[in-house]
Amino acid sequence: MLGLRAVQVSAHYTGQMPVRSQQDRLPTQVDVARVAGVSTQTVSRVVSGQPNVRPETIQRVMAAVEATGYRLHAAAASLASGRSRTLGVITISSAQYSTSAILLGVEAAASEEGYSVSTASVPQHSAPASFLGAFDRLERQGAEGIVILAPVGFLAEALGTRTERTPTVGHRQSDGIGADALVDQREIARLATEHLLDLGHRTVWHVSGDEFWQESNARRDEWEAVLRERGVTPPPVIPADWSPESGYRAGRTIAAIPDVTAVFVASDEMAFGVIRALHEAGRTVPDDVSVVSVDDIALAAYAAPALTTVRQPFHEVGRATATRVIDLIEKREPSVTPQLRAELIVRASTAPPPPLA
Amino acid sequence: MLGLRAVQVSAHYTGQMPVRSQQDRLPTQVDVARVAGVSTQTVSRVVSGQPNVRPETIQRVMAAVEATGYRLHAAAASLASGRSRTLGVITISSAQYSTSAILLGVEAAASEEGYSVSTASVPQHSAPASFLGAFDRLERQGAEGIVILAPVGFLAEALGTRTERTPTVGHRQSDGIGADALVDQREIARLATEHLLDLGHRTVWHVSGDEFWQESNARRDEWEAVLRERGVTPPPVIPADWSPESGYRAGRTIAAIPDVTAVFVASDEMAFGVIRALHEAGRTVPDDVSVVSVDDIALAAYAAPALTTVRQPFHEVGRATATRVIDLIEKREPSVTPQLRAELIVRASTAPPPPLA
DNA sequence: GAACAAAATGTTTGCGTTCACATTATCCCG
DNA sequence: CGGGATAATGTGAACGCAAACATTTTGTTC
Repeated sequence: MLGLRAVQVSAHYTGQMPVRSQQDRLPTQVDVARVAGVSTQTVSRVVSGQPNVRPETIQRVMAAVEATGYRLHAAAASLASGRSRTLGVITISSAQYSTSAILLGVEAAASEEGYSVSTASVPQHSAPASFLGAFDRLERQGAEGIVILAPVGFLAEALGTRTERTPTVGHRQSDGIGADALVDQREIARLATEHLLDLGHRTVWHVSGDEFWQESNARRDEWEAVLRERGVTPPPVIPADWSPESGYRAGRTIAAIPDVTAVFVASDEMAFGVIRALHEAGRTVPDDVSVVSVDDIALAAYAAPALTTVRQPFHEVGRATATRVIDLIEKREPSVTPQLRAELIVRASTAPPPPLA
Repeated sequence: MLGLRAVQVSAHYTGQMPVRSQQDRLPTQVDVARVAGVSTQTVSRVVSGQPNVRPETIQRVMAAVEATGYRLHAAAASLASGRSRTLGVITISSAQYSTSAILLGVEAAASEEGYSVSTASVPQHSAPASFLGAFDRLERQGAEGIVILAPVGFLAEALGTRTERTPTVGHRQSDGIGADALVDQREIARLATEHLLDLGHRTVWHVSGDEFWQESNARRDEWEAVLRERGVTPPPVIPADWSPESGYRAGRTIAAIPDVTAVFVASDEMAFGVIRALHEAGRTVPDDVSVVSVDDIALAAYAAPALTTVRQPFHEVGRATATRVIDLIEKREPSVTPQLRAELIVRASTAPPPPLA
């Protein structure tokens, strides 16, 4: 849906908007101050919600604000105060459900805290230099903190000392800081793998996500660990890159292997591809092969068959991430976020293995 | 995929970064000027790429920039010049493929033109007031132009005179301006409906998108028009709201009607729901019922059956939209965008009607 | 109601940059 | 090689606001 037509939204309308002075200059605090009969400083106090202003004065100033149509000039405020209350977000330029959902969460939390967000996207699989470019752009643009929604492992070094100046939050697995705030990737893999094993499958194959993402490795490692715990030697990983296409290719690979009965696919999007490939090869899901994936995207419940998947609370992840950067910016104690838990949603893509296997 | 752990990216690293002065003040043009032995104005000229500076001077200044680690302070520049080179984007807070894809296009075009983008999202089905809030926030934040990725029809009035001050581009159907730039929604509906009719279906049912979106109405109108052209009375519209869930509900409604053989669903996401409901009711797609939808999202090809759909070039739509706002901002002649065309992608969800119908 | 504290308001200054204009260096032509 | 044009650079001032500090008003206490 959603097909745009570029069109200027109704420019002809002259209702009861504040009458601005002849010249096209926007009203400033000086104008408001004059109208309200106070000093600009008082206006500043009122509009920025500072204490110690008489209620009556507040009213008078607000009225003057209305009358003049005044709006705070963020750039000027930023220059004067040294604070921009802006968050930067770096994303990969590919329309993935997870990224957009997290971004929405970031925005929600940011705006609740009075921050605005600027985004910059870099092409997938860019060199670190691209990220640095985006980082610099956002920093120049005044971002006080930066959220990186991209594989960040290989960036840490390149980012170097920049992160001292501007608090930056990514999504690495290692390092202790804030690790309690977000989703445990290993648990995701454990939930998925154990579900399959508990169903009676002898082993579980794995289609991994893009190798540059820390998540991919974490999930692979844990999948492997769970298998070993149960005394089974992990089969080789089938590498993919998060895209449905790569899932499809992985699915073909799997279809070529006769005795596969269970697959842990690292994302729902890839699972669609895997299942398609399996079907084309005459293997039905879940009768012949069970598939469990990760994310619980909006379409997961409407796949055929409906996907059994490990749900990640993306919106909350976004919120928590934003909150964390803001904590860092304002040097306050990290707010304790309740541990965000992944949750196994059992639907129709998993079942006990076929009897003959 | 993508599960974040909030973690400060490597803060310990003291490589060959420029040594900053004792105090933690960021270097300014004054610092650069001192090092380069020129005036701050010259520094300004160099960093903003103005002409009439000797090549040798440029080099000297650039070297000083490197040495000091100077970065342009966008807020200060914005204050002094009255230009922010920032675009604002208002989106609906729901992770739809189309919106994210368009957003990516907006970002790409914006950054090519040297603009940065700030986003603000409002809850779905918000009152106009929410949009105004977002609009004001972005304007205050310095946005010189605004892109609205949301149903804008009912906003035009509320927006009122604001759009004079800040060029705003939405996606209305009506109004002539820029209408040639983007995707013709009626053509989408025509492509879809005629495809079904040409396959031999006697009539085509329609599951519409959210009623607040202009696209929904445009597609409905054209679907109706095409049917009438062919001399068939349009059946009642099955209303939905873009979500897979609403598609599912619509699908159940349809399944309850015996003689339906063809459905034009206003988005791929809804089509997933429709098909699922149909299957549950024992109707197979495309043998019993053909389904054609709109968008060609990444997963469309991996649905079961693969979706026949009308593809919209979202990325290009985003680019064109951004370019249009920038044209407006810079008061230059609208760049001629090649008409963006929707394209029917025939896959497996459509077929001739069953013989007995 | 004097004396003091606290609240409310005002004044000055500077944030980092660009603009408009003034000045100086350089080039070109006769 | 002088002189007029143009290129290259420099010099205030101003952008709109908030920080720091100064001042006035209000409230409170005995």
